[in-house]
Amino acid sequence: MNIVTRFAPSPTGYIHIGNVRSAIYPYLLARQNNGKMILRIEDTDRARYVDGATELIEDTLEWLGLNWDEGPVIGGPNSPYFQSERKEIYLAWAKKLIEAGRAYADPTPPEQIEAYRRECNEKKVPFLYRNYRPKETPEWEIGMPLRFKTIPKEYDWHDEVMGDMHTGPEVLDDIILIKKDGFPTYNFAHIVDDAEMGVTHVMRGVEYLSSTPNYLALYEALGLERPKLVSLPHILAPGGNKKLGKRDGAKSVTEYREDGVLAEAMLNYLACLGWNDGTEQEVYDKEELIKNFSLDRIQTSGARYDETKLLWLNGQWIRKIFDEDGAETLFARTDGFWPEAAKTASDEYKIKVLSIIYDRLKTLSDLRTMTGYFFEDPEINLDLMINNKFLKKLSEAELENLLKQTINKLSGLSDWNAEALQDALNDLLQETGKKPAELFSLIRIAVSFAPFSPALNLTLEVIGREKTLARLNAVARAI
RNA sequence: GGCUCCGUCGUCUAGUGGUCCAGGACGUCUGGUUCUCAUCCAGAAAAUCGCGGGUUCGACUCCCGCCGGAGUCACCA
Repeated sequence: MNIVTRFAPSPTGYIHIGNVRSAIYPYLLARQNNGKMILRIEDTDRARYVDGATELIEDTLEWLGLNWDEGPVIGGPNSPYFQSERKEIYLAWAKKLIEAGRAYADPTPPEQIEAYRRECNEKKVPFLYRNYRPKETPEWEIGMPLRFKTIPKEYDWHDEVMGDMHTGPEVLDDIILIKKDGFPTYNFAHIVDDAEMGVTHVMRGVEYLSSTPNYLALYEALGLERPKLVSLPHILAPGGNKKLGKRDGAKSVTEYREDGVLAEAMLNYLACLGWNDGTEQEVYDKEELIKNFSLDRIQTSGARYDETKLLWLNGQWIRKIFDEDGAETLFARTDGFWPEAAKTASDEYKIKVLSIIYDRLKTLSDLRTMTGYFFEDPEINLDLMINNKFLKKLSEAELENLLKQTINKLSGLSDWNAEALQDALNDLLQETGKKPAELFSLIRIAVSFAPFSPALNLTLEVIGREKTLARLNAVARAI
């Protein structure tokens, strides 16, 4: 079978992390089987439509590396890919239903339906419109809601994730096919589209599981073959057990991107939230995910979203890229994440900084807060020095003296490189009789005034002879 | 309330009747890597497998009941 999957979002805003997974899995399945993935925009709800949302969605997918084969901009044999532009298609299918006596115009005013519903609620009985089906119905025309005339019965089906399913007739109802405004409902439109577009695997969140019998009834009435149904469990909010949504502060993928999370890490994390291949591997690149993905290893229960692990994975990816692809490759990804002061610095210099600091990064934006002293002289803050746990025992005279000895030693250095610096530092340890904790802390703070820095010799090497000595002198004078 | 789904360390999970007094990862804690922070390495704590019954020589794994959580019952998707 030639596999065709689709991602069919509504353009109601950005895609948050709770949703992306329903794009990732269809993508993986399609790529694994040499199939196709379609992007379809479900914009039948005009009230919720948000301008620019489609572009935002496409942008997010592209960033994650989830390319699709057919869709709005690129087109394809099943064009158009906006549901709002496919009204005649739905109409044609609806007519078939009407002619077969399986759909009818609903003349009941909304207030009346609301009253029925209240009545049922009071009686604690489920509300089913079909129990109030009018005997006489007008001929349907645009401007009236069109309802499906269901035939209540039991349904059995297989969900690729949830397994064998069964429901009784009580879940079937006369669902609305076409709304008063002439647009189809999701319930109707997606069935028609999936069939027209040849979608073989319908992958979506579990929230659609309970309406599946109604879809099954529709496939039947339309004479359509059932696609494979794949229910994806929810991603749960960190705090409670509810599914993660924008109300829980679910961030958009774009926000993570701006915070310096790599697409690789995001894809890796999300793909493995609720899916695993049974091995103990944690870090997967896209190709590995495609290769190892399988529907039957998708989890049946919801998975809680854990940002800490995402960030850990991001650190892993930062190191992986640096170690495997080199400093330049990682550097190419750091654009926009450097501190203001780095603006005038050369790429060469920034790569040097990156090379000694990359293993401390959780996100790329850490660069902004962690590398300032490489690009501008730090503000002298003697408190930081005097209150340091190793330095507070030393008198100011001693500190000044140590600084001067350091300056002497370092200025006499013929080669300014990591090795020579380490030798000089070691000599200094001997000559002063100080512990590394004291001497090194002093120099490190004097040169950076930062809470932490890479190894001292590397830090000094990158900062350079001139600036190192100038900073040490400035501090010695300030004491 | 009806219907449906789900239930293993704090979290993500491995586990398809014996090799599991339950394994890995994140997080936490401890130690090591000449200062710091991080990486890396080593180690520790952490799950009476939701509860109760069965079936079986034997159950996290099969069956039943219960409890808990979630989803859904829109002219939203």
